[in-house]
Amino acid sequence: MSDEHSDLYYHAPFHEDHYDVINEAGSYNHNNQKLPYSIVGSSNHGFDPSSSYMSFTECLHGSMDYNSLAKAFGMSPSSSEVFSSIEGNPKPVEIGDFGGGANSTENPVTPNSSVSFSSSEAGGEEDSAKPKKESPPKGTEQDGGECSKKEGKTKKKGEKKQREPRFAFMTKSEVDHLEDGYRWRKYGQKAVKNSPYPRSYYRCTTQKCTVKKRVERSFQDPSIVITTYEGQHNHQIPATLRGNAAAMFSHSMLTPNPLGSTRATFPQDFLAQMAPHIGSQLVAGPGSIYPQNQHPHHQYQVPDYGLLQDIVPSMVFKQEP
DNA sequence: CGGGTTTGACCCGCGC
DNA sequence: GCGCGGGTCAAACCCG
Repeated sequence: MSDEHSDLYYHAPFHEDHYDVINEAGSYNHNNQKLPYSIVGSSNHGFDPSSSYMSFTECLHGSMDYNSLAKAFGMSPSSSEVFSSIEGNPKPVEIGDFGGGANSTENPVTPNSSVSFSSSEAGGEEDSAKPKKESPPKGTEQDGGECSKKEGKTKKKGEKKQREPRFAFMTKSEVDHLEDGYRWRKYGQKAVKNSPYPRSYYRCTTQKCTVKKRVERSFQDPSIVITTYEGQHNHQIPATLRGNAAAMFSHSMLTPNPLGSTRATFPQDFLAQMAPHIGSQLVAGPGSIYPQNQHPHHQYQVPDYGLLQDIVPSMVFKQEP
């Protein structure tokens, strides 16, 4: 299974302050039960769904080449409204800005919003462009870090904390905190500017695992929840959640990366790892009784390639024999 | 009682 | 320098 998608690499020198954002429709938990939420999204760039939508499954199975992929993504060279605005923004959109101000023009993240991918790769070091800050010295995080915060001001100056890769996706959900198979501990909540909905901060409870995630609701479309994962789990899903496809998939995603730990992964891969229940859906075979684009709750919609290009202009899709 | 949540304080980078 | 906003900490609190 780990090879299920190995034939398709998504190699992209991510732009530092970007995240991977995936919109989809339909989400099921490990038991194939419909969850109270679904990843939503469809392109608003005008391509015909009936002919252009392609399931991630297909992509992952590598049964397509670059062109088909481009087609699937609804290749639109200049369709960059969403993200271009983000990039141009003096204040690069924080994930939290999705569905909001940035795109301004009322382009609420409704089922008609375009799927967007964006990500930030750690290697690049911190985003210099964005006003993000990485918790510096607070130490705690990395194992080893211990300095207790307050006095811990002793941060190593030059040492900039490396930014973990981030990945965000929007889901239509009634609940803010989606069940993704991992155990999270909430460590903070903050009000989001220009939004009546707060942003919650969670940390993986597994020791040594520094994965974090932020959850917030789009203020333009309250039914949309934006989840941002940061970092990658260095462990498997908690035992209680094992024994299911999601766990298996997750495991496969955790196998050593032959290309190095810094290899950019296909957003779906990341998603699969970050949110197994979703990821498993992305790689599940086309066994649904419903056509890919007709399943009432299981509709995959591919991101607009044009947006992708804006985000990761040099991304490369590599297919192996 | 252990583990998770709440919440105000604190820290820090950035823009003005 | 100051205020703003995002991110984190940790004491207090809650709950099974």
